[in-house]
Amino acid sequence: MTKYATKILEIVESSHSHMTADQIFDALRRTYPTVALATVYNNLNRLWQEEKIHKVSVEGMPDRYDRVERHDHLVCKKCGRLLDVDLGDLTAQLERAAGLSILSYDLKLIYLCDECRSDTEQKGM
Amino acid sequence: MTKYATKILEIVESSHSHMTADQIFDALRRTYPTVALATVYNNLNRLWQEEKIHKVSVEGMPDRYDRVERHDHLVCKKCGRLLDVDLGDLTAQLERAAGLSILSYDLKLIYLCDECRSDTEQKGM
DNA sequence: AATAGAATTAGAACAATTCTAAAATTGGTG
DNA sequence: CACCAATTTTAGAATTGTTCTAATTCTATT
Repeated sequence: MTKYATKILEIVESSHSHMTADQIFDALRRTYPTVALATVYNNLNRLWQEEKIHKVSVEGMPDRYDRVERHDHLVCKKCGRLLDVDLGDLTAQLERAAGLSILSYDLKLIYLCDECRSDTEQKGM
Repeated sequence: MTKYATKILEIVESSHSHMTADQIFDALRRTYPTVALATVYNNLNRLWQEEKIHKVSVEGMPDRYDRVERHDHLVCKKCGRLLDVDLGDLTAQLERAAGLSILSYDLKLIYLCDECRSDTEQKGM
């Protein structure tokens, strides 16, 4: 673990805000002002392969990074906002229902966040 | 619905293979050899907004398109291969567990496809 | 046939990410 | 410490997937 990898892991784990590579780059530059964006991508990929961080993908948006402890997500259908939610470990149930063994799963609950809901109501939709 | 939109919808619905925009472009060109890629993106976006097709996003891969009837997915952790699986409609359970109301959900079971599993075993992993 | 509105086109532009090759850093070993 | 090899970082170019733009074509209506 190099100093950059260490700090990047720290940033990803301490922020629960699902940052993009670019946001992590900005945050990292506050500590190491000369770091290159490629270093961020290198280390994010390495940490991801080593399963030290998670990647969250929502259609049409840049990948976001997340701590690795199991939990699920709420995704706003309108604005893509991402929030944590934890429904507990459903692996056993899912395996039973699917009739095969899985490594893990990725569960996103699609909803309308408060902000988007009030936008929608305003416009009488 | 224009002729392109109609044909694109037909391609997406008839193939259960989760095609990328590019693959849909190729397929469409077999019927309309002069069609432009932008037309494919325009129509895919339109159909998606009208909720006539689904978009499936896996980290690091181009978006893939899918029929809209509810079903879940198996995603191979190694190669990203996507297969359909249907665990039934879990909306009610998930809402109960999460304590809020949702529009829908996106469930991916992560596994190793047969091919990747035998690769893995060969290398003694 | 004239017109307006929508759809399509080609290609440029853009954003996110990966690649490349060179330079810097790190960790042993003699 | 001095050397070497391996790893990491760097800057910038390249690639990929997608969107944008403005001109053109198509369609439907008068």
